[in-house]
Amino acid sequence: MNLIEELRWRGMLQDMMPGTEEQLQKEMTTAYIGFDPTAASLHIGSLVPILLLVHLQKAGHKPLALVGGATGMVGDPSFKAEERKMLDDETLQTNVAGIRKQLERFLDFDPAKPNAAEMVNNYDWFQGISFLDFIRDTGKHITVNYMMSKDSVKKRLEGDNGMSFTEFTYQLIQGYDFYHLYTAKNCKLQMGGSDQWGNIVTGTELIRRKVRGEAFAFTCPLIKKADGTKFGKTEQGTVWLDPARTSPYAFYQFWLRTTDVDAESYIRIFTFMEQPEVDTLIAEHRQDPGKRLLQKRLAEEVTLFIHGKENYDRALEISSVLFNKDTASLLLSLNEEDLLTLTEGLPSWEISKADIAAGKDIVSLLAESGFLPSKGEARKMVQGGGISVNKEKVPGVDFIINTSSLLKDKYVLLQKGKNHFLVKAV
RNA sequence: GGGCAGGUUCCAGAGCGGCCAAAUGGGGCGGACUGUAAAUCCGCUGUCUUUCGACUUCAUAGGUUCGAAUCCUAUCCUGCCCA
Repeated sequence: MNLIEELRWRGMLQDMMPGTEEQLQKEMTTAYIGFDPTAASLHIGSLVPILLLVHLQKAGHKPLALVGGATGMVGDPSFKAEERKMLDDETLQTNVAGIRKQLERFLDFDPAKPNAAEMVNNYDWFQGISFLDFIRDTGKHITVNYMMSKDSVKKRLEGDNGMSFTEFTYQLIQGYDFYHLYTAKNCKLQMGGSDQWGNIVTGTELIRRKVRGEAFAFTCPLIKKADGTKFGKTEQGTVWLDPARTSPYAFYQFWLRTTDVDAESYIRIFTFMEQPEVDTLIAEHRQDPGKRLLQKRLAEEVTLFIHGKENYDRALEISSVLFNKDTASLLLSLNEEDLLTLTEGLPSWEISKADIAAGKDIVSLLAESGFLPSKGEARKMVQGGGISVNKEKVPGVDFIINTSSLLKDKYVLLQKGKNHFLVKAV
């Protein structure tokens, strides 16, 4: 199956420039996607671009991952309501390095292979270009009228916040990237999220006008949840790919909590499962959605891909302990080792054993441990019936934690809704 | 540079001298119901405080007033129109 067909059935194709499919069939094609270095780790939102590159490489083509050291300094205004904060040089460099490291895990960079993946950083070529050079050699080729007609820009022009010249320049900078890679690396294809379409097309236009070259592009639809809310956020915030920022357990849980409607499309997009298997699974799931077959498989596949078998197993184990029917008594029956597993997956906090022995009121504990932001908040939560200790609901604000609350003489499991938190007595 | 309209709590958006920590909607969080789903219903949603209450907020700085998000002055920022 060729790349385009593959992506099409997975629902990963939004727009495509004419001739793209032919180009991909004609020869091994080098293609790139840009990653925004807004943080030192990639997050779930970058997963789709990563997967596009992986699919591309699987289909025998050569992926380039561009980390936007230069574009990160400018900020993409596409469809955003307002200008984002500028990052300073140093953070930017740290972020670029962090992202590079992560990407290396998902793509094959083995230089012996003809279609080995490569990393590029647009800061490398932009740092040598002066402003005057740029506006003469590149700005010359694209009219402002053309740039303003982009939907991504229009939104900002119509909005209340205006758009700075810096941001307006963005599409030209990104367009130049494509031009540069086209001439320097024979890169003929750019991919990206559908919000990037405008920027990408500016690139192909630039290539056409500067060197009469032909370049191609396609985009992938932006992932949305069926209810229209943002994908990839939880109450804890962004779901990161870095296990130090989002534990594999939390990562697994994120996918497990996918709604039925979303799960059907996610399983196609975020896993590498083949079409027949996916079809069967979806059919089974519809028979008995209560079993959550789709969600379980989805969470499994994605966690395996990002964090590996060991972490997946652990996440699964933690989940079963925390979410099984009869967990209160199960919790008591756990051995030391199982509890240790829990500790690794959950956020935790340490308190001295003496303090526990003296009796600790629930409200202070919640606030001091940092599980809840303040005592006021903690009190409200307890009063609203939202807090459990060792899986038993806390009856009131005067509830006291003491030695008898300790599991294996060491742990207290706090819970707010579906979120768990571990207090360790030492 | 000139004119006009604005800057309110996470967002949108009321309020236009005391009844304002500030309507309403959205979002978020929690609860009930379920399948760790959706829909629905209920509660919470500035900080601290057991209640009373205290404190800090309505672009910024001053001022008028017993009392200001609301009036005045200056400053900064944004949008629109004119030059």
